[in-house]
Amino acid sequence: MAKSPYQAPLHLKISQQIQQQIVNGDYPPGAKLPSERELIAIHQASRITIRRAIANLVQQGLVATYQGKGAFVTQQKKVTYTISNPLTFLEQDLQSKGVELSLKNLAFELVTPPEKVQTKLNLPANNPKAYLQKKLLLTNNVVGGIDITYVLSDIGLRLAAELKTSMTLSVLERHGYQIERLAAVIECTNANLELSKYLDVPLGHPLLVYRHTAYVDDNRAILHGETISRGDRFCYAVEQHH
Amino acid sequence: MAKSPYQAPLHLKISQQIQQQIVNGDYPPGAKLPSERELIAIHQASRITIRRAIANLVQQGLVATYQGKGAFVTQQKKVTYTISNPLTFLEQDLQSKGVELSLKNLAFELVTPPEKVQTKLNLPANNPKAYLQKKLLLTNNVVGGIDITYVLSDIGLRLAAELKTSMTLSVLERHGYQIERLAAVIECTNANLELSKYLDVPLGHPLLVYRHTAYVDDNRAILHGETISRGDRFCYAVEQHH
DNA sequence: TCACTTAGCTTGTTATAACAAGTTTAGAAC
DNA sequence: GTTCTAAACTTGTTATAACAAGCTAAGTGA
Repeated sequence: MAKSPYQAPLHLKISQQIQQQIVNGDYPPGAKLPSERELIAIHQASRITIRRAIANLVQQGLVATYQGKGAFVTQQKKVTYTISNPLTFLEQDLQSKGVELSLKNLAFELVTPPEKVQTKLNLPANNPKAYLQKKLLLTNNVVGGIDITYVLSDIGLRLAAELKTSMTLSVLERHGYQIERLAAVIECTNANLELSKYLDVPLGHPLLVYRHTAYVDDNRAILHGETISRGDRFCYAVEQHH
Repeated sequence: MAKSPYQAPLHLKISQQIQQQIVNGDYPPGAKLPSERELIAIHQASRITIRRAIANLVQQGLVATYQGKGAFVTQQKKVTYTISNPLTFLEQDLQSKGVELSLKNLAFELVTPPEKVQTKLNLPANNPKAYLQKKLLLTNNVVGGIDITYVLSDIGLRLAAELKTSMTLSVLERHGYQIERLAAVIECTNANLELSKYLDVPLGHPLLVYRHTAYVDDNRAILHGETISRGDRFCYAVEQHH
């Protein structure tokens, strides 16, 4: 018996058709897509199928939906954070690009960090405490990321006030902590519930994680943290030489 | 009138409950979750709600589903690509970590590249041709990424055979093209239909993009390409110094 | 024993239906 | 005109239902 040919699911066909219209410019960035009701009429499909088609586009980052308002084509414009040698700080880097960076302190407290962080910071086993700070990063007054950093407790205590309003590394440098080396890993995750609330993105939204450890002169780690930013709004630039 | 308290949707409650069980180790990495039918019985919810709950977990990368088989807890283990100065190549870097890298050529043809690539490669306006190559990257015989590169046509023509079996930059170096500078941007996207098929991931899966341009001695660009890898399997390491 | 078929599991797709919860707008009341 | 209200839109949640498609294992027949 002849095998029936592969049939792409209807929701996929529809989402591809809409995607083509977006690419063609029928729906330019910022434009509103037809409402579900209209799409049902246009494509002669049930609501569940239309919703799935739109969900496909949302997952690809092409469209964002707002309850009560509609579905809108997203505009892609990413802020680049240049990872340079020698090291420059996020603030200066963004300022030179005309991006205004501001911070909002969410939490600042003395905690017992997770084991991995204890190891990286080489904390004493009998009293492994460090300051945990969470702050929102706003670029041009829009939430773009969150910074979660553990700092050695004596430093955190001394610089508490300033840490709440400035980027951590800059504050340390200003107070004489010469950062010799910054080891980092860039990876990609998906927003969990907590992050999706902070960053105002749907669950599962792609995020860029810049997980870094800062070392001073004698190879001593003084902080370890993660800068988690919206994958649709940020990227990192690097240069390699021979 | 008192506003009724916020009620999280049922699908969210259920997915969080399952997530907690995963974190607790009730379902270790690789384990199979209860089937939809069982989850319906457990949580007393309709199938559409259970499916949405599982979809939440899939979007967060915690779970993967397979038709006819079930839903399984994913295991996270990422291969790190170290971005180093001076430049080393992917092959050597991975080899030193005990990861076996192999390639599968998908396409190799002379094309007219998109305008952005034309500009980067400084192609002549009257005949803007370049070789487009697509190859799958397999780490330990598992598909991990895809490399899409445009090379200047004379180079592509001359090194065609070798380009199909080795990483592009290594081949160029072996044939005397000294890469002076490699400018790259790391960003995060979501799998579109084409990529989801190649990389065997669901639509919208997070991907890491390493978009790079290679320059030789006199600041002449000789290739521009993207290495797109599965965000759940790869990350990039960078170091910054003072 | 071995190969094949089939029944019964799994997830995937799609329809219909109803209500909840935000947003906008038109209209009524002042 | 201004303000409030309600209707009419929008997307979000959830239930029930049926069939498609992929996988597994039990069982049948040789």
